[in-house]
Amino acid sequence: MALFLSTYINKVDRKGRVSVPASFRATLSGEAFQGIVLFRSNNHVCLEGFGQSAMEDLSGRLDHFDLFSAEQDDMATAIFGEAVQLPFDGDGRIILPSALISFSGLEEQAAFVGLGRKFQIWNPEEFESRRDKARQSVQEKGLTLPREKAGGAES
Amino acid sequence: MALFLSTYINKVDRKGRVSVPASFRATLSGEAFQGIVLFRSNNHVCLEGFGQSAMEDLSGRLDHFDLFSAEQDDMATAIFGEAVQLPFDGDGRIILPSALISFSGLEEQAAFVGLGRKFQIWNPEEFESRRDKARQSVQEKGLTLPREKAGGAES
DNA sequence: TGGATATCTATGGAATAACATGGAATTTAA
DNA sequence: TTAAATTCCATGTTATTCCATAGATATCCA
Repeated sequence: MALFLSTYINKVDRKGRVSVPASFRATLSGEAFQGIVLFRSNNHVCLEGFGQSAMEDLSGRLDHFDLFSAEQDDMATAIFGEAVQLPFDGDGRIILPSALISFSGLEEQAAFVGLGRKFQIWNPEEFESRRDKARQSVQEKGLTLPREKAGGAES
Repeated sequence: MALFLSTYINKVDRKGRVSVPASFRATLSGEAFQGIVLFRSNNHVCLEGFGQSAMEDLSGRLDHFDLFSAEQDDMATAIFGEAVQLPFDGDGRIILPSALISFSGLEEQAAFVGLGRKFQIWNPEEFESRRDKARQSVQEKGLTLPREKAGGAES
């Protein structure tokens, strides 16, 4: 199981503790670092979550920018400068830093939204409207997935 | 056997359990993950089902988008955020989440409709009218199958 | 061909395990 | 010593596994 799928809503206690959905933990079970990496989304009022190794991929993508370019610098600052590494406790929970809680408008509950290679954490109510917009956008724009590769005889 | 074929009607018990038709399970027997992936159809009041590897195809295609682009985000939210991974129990059953049951109007029974690479799950009665319409449409429009590959991209 | 037997499937219920969650206890740092 | 953070434990709920049965299908042998 290598992908983050589906949406789970878990409770945030007053210490900021929250269980990471078991299936997400299963997705990360092969990782060296047992925990997640979180940072603030640049596009939404939510948090972006990755496994440790996915962060290394991200770093690899950034390398395609000129190392001293303004863009590279901005991206690196926005992503790595903000990122927080949160280990699982013995019961599969993490502790959300209060700065991230307030940024993303979390209160009693947190919605973990699987997006394949990454996931997001939302205030459940705000996520509902976000989800509706996403559905709408996909339909209206007629977004479809590009065909596999180019060379490709598709299966 | 690599395709989902034919239609089977099975019972949904009050826990939401339902047997996946044996022939569908046979189609999936080669998959690493023994189970199915389900999400809501965009076009009908039914559920769309795939094997795990089909989801990985999807994920691979999404990788062609910029990781933080609006399009990638919309599609990932609409597809992966909605998807549910359901493992077979020892007897080849899955448990349908109540949200999907109500979305697709399932009650006592579920119709598993094979559509080749994917399948759908319908309320049997609604499927009948759907099937009638599909037949009618094929007849009226004289729809035919395009040849394999041919320059012609289909929809 | 017919009948009997065995196998596979779907289904229901019950036992078991896993998960999320709250609070307390222990450790670490200031 | 106080505050904060981490670990540990207890609990209710949910999900998963196990077992039993009945019907259907396929197989085998006479």
